Amino acid sequence: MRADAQRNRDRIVEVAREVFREQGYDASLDLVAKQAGVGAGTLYRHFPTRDTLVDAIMQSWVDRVQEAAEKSRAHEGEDRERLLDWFERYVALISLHKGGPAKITSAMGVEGSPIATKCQVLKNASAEVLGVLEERGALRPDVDTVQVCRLVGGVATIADQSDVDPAAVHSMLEVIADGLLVR
Amino acid sequence: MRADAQRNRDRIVEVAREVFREQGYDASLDLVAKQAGVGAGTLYRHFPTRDTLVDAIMQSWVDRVQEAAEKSRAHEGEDRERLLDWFERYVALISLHKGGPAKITSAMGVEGSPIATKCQVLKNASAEVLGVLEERGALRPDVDTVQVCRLVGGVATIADQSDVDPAAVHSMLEVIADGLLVR
DNA sequence: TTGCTATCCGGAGAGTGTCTCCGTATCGTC
DNA sequence: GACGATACGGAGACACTCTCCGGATAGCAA
Repeated sequence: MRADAQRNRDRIVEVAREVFREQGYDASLDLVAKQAGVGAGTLYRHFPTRDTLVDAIMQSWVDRVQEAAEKSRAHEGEDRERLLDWFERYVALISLHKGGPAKITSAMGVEGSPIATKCQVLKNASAEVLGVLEERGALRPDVDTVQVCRLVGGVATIADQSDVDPAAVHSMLEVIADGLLVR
Repeated sequence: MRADAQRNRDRIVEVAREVFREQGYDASLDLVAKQAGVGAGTLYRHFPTRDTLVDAIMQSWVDRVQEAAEKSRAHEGEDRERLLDWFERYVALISLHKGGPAKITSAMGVEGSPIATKCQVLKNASAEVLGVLEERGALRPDVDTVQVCRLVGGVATIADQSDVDPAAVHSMLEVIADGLLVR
């Protein structure tokens, strides 16, 4: 890639991250192009669809996911608290941008999605945390990772779309945790 | 209201119901107007926003909700099956139109929403079903109706946005049910 | 440094959707 | 039949997406 092309690409991603954080994933792409000081054509050449741009933005986010899973695995305390800790982190991670929960959770388990790699990162992280609980025999036998991601993602989606009280979110996550753990 | 106005209004609702069923709630309103044989102005005069039109469409749907709740209350069997029966009906009811689950669940508990009346109908129906279980002491003490609607609505939203297997949906509803029932 | 070409840029503009405005038509009443 | 009140409709302003192509430029070779 030519140096100027790389420069423009980086600049677009940087601006888009800011604009999307402020206005959500539905923000005008022409606005992103304008703020980045490039023409619309340049933006669309680098990122043919909105999703490919979103994917590029999320690159740095992957590291955070790994880190969060690591912390949850190392979490001291009861199984229930450990699981809830991960759920909270999971919701926070996918809720960084408005519209994120819906976008990510919808793509979960759908192959060929432009953000499939990001979903995979989340699934793997979740599987790690769930794996620890499973080893300890704390989890019900038929628990599927994707399903858990969808359940928690569903809560995050609703919370994202209407402003739900954090305490209410926690309480919903508790219901899911209790439904997953052996009694 | 003048007779011709009433005629046009009815016609718009009728056409919109069909178009929305086929194309989802994002369908072009100008298309609806055209298919209804009226100008865009006429449509927007009767329904200033998309939501007010959606609200009008859902009028007949209210009856179905009442009926479904009645059936679930009369459901023979264990508490868990009774609850799951309602969850399944609930998901089906809000998933009649593409985009419905997100729209309805987002508005749940948000006052002033254009579809608040529809949410209330759903909440009341859910409260009735949950009330029966509560009387029997089958429910955990701190269960909130809106929260349950959000949890189940979250599952429906995800299922609606990516094509999730009905069996997987059922399984997620089981997790929620188990999280809500006393153990 | 100069010249050449593959590569990239920018923005005009077509296509589509939302929503408003206002001249015109129709209804319902007297 | 006449006359307000009410409703209609579609042109058009505005916003967003995405494409196309003439022009600019980077990077390389001599």
